[in-house]
Amino acid sequence: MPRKAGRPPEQTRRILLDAAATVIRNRGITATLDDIAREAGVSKGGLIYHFASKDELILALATDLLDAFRKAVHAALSPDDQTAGRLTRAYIHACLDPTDDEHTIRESLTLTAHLITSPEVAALAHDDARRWQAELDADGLPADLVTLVVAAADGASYTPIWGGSIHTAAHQRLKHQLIALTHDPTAWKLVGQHRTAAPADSAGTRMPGHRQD
Amino acid sequence: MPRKAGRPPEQTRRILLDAAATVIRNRGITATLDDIAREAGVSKGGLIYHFASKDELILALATDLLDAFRKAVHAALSPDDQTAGRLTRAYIHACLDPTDDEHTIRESLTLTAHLITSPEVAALAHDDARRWQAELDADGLPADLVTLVVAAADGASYTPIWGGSIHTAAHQRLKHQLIALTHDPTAWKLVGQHRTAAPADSAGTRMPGHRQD
DNA sequence: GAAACTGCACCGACTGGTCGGTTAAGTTTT
DNA sequence: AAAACTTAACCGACCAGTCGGTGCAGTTTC
Repeated sequence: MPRKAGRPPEQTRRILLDAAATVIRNRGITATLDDIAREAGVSKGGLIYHFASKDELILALATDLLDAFRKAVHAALSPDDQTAGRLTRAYIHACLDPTDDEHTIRESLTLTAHLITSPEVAALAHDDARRWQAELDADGLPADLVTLVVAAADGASYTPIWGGSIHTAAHQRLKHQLIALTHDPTAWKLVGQHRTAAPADSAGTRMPGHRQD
Repeated sequence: MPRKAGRPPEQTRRILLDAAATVIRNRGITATLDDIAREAGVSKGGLIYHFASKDELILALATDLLDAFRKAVHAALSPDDQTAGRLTRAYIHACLDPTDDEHTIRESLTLTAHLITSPEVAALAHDDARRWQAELDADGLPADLVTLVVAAADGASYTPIWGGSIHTAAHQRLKHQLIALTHDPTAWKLVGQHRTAAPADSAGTRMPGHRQD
């Protein structure tokens, strides 16, 4: 039964995590505990009270990031879409939907990049990736299609690192095209698979009930 | 009229850059100049003689990395392929071909990720990305196709970060499928584009003369 | 040809400052 | 009162960059 002094500890931890994210995305992983504490409006001692070490803070931050993305995907799940590939579509949206905070993607990417240094964090990321793999595999789409679509969504979401933006018309078109692919896998003629040829105009067959696109 | 004593400086710089890449991919961007110098078999003073500061070393390293990738792509250019999309295909190969050193991709990615911290390096990366954009745009393929294919190649090449591997059968299949797409853009029914429908069996129309796939 | 000289490449001890983490002394809430 | 929380001062380790110096290759002068 935790007592409270001033602010509830959960809230302080949240503030500290957000501050850490902000500072690290600006100053890199070499950002000081002092910097982070200052950004959070807390003393370094206070920070250490909540996160015993910098490593622990980083680990918590990584967990938080992975969690946030998972939540974003689930928030993007369209309730009235029950067809195969609905999770994949949500994944695409989470990767490529323009957010209100236009820096969010770039920030979390820079962060993620730095986080990989630590073995524990890397292990965390690997576990998370395996979980996505399993979940997306069970989404009812051809495996090779999922590989392509997810790779494209991932790759596109990284573009802010290279100075690009997700808000581009080109990227939004890419998003719609990827989603269209998940709705009609036959639009993509899989190489090296033995299938009867699909009618040429099947691309026009869009599924109803999915998000605004 | 430069005199020579000891080793030619170019060679030492090369050794130092390689050592820096090795150490940084293992210990992260926080790797010590001492660490790097030791790895190179050179004293710290010697290192500083060639690279005035750590930042300068990192910048040189980034330039080197970008250069190496560009060279890899040009090395992957098939000489007897003059059809549209040949640069894009080379790009795909550079991203997804298994190399002899199976760690190379993961290493350079970790490195790249760290490098983004520095503004100068970021500017370098952005310029490089713009250059790729321009070159790939002039490759004779539909713009949206290039966006998709390059995003997928990029995204797939990042998988080692998430604990995956490029050597997977799935990824090699993806590679072949991406290349097939560049050979026959009509295999991919572009969404939101007004085109006359292509014959359904056009997927079978493969161009001759391209690499073993 | 050999002594004197020049300058490049490199060395490693040292330093000034930085940063992760500790501690003792509070303050606030229950 | 006592747990929960916060703080400022402090410590010790570490590290980027400095600096005086060494050795060697080639040049000049005699």
